[in-house]
Amino acid sequence: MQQRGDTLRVETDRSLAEPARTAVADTVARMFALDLDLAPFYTMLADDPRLSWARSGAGRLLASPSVFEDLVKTLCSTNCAFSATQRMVAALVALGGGAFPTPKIVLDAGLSYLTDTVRMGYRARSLYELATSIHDGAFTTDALRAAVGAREEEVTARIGSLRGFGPYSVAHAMQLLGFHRPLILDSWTRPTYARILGKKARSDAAIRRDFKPYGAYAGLAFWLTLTEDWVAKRALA
DNA sequence: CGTCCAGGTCTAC
DNA sequence: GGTAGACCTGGACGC
Repeated sequence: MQQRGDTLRVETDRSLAEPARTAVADTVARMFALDLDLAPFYTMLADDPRLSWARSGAGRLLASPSVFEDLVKTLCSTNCAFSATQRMVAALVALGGGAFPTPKIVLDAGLSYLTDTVRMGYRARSLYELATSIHDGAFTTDALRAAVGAREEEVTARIGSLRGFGPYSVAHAMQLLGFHRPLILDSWTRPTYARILGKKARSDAAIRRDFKPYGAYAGLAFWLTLTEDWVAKRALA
């Protein structure tokens, strides 16, 4: 994939016929949240001293090809160093033969594969239960997207009911599903935000208060505040 | 070598 | 409703 001006080009290693062609285009569009209209958010930022820079097009969080993949990656980011997250995800991709495994592939591999080979520790049970729920139809993933009209309250409850998904994981997953209100509060975002403010620490309640004015975009505003320097570096590159 | 803990969550009080 | 303790793993760190 590469950007050329205001278009995104997708190249595949072999030519695709319909309906695969459309499927790839749809998937990529979802990954980049191309259907997301951020105009209301940008309007909100017009005179914002800290975030007006974002109006030039920031705020589209890169998602995975599937909701399942986003949920699993989120699960793999809990209570461990980022290097461990990368290692677990790489091991899952190996299971998938170079692509992220489907729920069925995970189930066929079995719980012991997840603990002994992927070395996911106690997270293995959460992944196994998620794969089971999706595979048997108890949990439908695509209906969770904001873009298809899902309701925020309901999606929050659905994801929160999954084993291994607490406040952090739910907020993280919600952002990727197109719900930008919840704040991702974890051991990286908390101290990073405090540092930006020039403080030693700031309570979760205070952080929520700080971003309350952004309403439905509070979580996105929080994330952009934390990652402004990432964007600046890329723009210079 | 042992301890601590990282982009948390669950359970049992 | 709020809060210790346990939980897999593997780097980082102190000794």
